[in-house]
Amino acid sequence: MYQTQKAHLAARARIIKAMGHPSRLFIIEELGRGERCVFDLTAMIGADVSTVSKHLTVLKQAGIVLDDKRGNQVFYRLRVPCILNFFGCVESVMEAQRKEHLALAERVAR
Amino acid sequence: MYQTQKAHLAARARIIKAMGHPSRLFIIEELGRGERCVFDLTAMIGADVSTVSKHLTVLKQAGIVLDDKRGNQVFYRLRVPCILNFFGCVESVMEAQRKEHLALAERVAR
DNA sequence: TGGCTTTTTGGCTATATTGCCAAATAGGGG
DNA sequence: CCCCTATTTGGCAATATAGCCAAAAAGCCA
Repeated sequence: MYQTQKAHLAARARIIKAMGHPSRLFIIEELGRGERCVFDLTAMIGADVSTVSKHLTVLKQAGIVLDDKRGNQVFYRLRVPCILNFFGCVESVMEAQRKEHLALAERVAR
Repeated sequence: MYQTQKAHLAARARIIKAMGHPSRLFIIEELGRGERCVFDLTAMIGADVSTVSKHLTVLKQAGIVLDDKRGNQVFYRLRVPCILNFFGCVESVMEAQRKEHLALAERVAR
């Protein structure tokens, strides 16, 4: 039941896991607006360049982004733009949580 | 640029991270077919019950599943079924990778 | 109550991830 | 060639995650 799908699920998990970090989510969103070089992303995130570079490597190895070296800069872009739709659902989970907390708060208040 | 969104991105990341594990992906898909108790999920996955229980806790804390105790069993179900659509995009990343590997293989063959 | 089933919790080890610094690599332009 | 900028790599410490076992908790039923 699980064993037969395990390899496939592991492949999926690798991709999803690569998105499960605030900085990497930021990068994905930013690349949704167009390609960016490491230097610019680093400035926006405010972490060490090496850290951002490693985040980009994670996204690249997961197949989420592509890199393109031009001169002494490396530009990254999304490989599959639909990644962005992805977030609608995540938001609805967060929305459901907000509603529940509100409902709970009201119940406590009564 | 990033700092202002950081909390929101971290909240998103928590949810996505919770999905980034093969067993948890399996659970999500299985719950897409209907509610399941811990015991049944454990049988399907083939890990220790305590391990599966912990995976379910992760999903629950992320707001992805809800639990419902009936008798001495606990039934889990998806809180937001759209989670399943989610995977279409992940598949397209995998599809893009497959195509690229094929193209690469052809290039090498020539 | 005692025994059985189901689930969660605590504790432990092994492994993975994150982030920084320092150093290496690579490209461009005097 | 040397210097400057951009990026990656190596290494390290701190923290987080995953999985198992053993034990606790909770419900049912006789």
